Amino acid sequence: MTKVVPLYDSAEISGKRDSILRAALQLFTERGFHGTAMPLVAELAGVGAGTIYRYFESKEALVNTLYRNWKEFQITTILKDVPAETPLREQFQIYWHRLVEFACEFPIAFGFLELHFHAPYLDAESREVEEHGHTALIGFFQNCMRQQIVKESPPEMLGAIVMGAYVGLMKASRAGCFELSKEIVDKAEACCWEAIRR
Amino acid sequence: MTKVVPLYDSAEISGKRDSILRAALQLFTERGFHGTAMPLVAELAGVGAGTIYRYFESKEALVNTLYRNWKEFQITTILKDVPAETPLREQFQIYWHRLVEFACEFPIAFGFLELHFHAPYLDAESREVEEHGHTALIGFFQNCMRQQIVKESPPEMLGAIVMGAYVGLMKASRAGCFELSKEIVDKAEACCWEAIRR
DNA sequence: AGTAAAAGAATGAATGTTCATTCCGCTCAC
DNA sequence: GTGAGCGGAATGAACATTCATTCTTTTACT
Repeated sequence: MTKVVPLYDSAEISGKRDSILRAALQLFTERGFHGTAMPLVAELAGVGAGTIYRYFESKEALVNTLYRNWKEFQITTILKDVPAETPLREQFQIYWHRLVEFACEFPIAFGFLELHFHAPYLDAESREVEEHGHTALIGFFQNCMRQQIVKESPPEMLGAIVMGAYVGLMKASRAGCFELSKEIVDKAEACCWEAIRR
Repeated sequence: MTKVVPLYDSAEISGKRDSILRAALQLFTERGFHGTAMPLVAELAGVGAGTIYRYFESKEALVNTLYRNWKEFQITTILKDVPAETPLREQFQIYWHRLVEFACEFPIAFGFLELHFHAPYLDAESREVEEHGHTALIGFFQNCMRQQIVKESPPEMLGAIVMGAYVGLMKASRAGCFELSKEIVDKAEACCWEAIRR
């Protein structure tokens, strides 16, 4: 009466679900949600069109799964392992470099998250994840305010400026305007801090 | 043999073309290019579906016309009437306030230009207009560099940071994060200048 | 262990819908 | 009366999704 260990679990080993997610990430980023046909996703994933619907209820469910997965991954990647007692100026540096690293290591995911930010087909759960990231961001700048090391402004404004600059920088470098060398990244970090510091 | 003055020129007086452009601007901004059905544009414009094709060759032609018109208008609005001899610090202030004014006065057009920036269905002529704006931006920061009043960095990087911060700020305020009071706008301008000044 | 039956996964042609675009009859300014 | 301008039903293509079928893996039984 030996326990039967399944030799084949399609969801984990064959990787069809992952293929679909990978293909969808690329196509949604390149062509947008409405601009991407499901059979095209299937083709790029190397599966039948019907197979997608074994793993995802609908096109919307697919884009939401993708959004949640990557947004959650991004947030935890950025925030992990920074002790609360780290000086805030140093925290800013750490977060900045992690943001840049994320965009460089996962450029398509970065583009995807950017393109689908606040899209009307994102569901309540996706918005909640989005909200969570925003709360963390604002919290950080509130801490900075409390220590009086940044300008006296709404933390939302400081966050918008810094994150806007970050996104602008990543997009420009991806468009080929300049090389994202370590020097440039550090310089940009300094710019952003000087933008908000008291 | 009196010159016949047309009493009725549909393109100029009846305003159907303008209605279509207005409706398309709103819908493309809210729902994206592929997410917007032409009959819906017709309905919102208050014209028959076929009428759109009397004024625009195709959906793509419509979105490109819209993009070009607004981008050109934005660029000339921002750049007009600033004498070359104006101190660059002052020019920066002027351009900043005009950018903000544009986004406040034409929020939907601002969202449209943002959403369709670099979209794959923009044609060569639209890209040229885009390029023209970019050139002007980079030129300004090159001037700043020459006068050594900004950090020694690629002008593209400085431009990306400032424009990114601008877009981030406008989006955040539109999302309801804070009120875009004169005080906030001025403060943000100061932040951006301090980000790049030497 | 070997084999036949059952279960589960995958498929892609078929379905019904929605879309961009066309076309034809109607209206009205002249 | 007539022709330019218009509307909106008609058209064919493209889409998201379904489902009958095939193929693969697991189970049951000898």
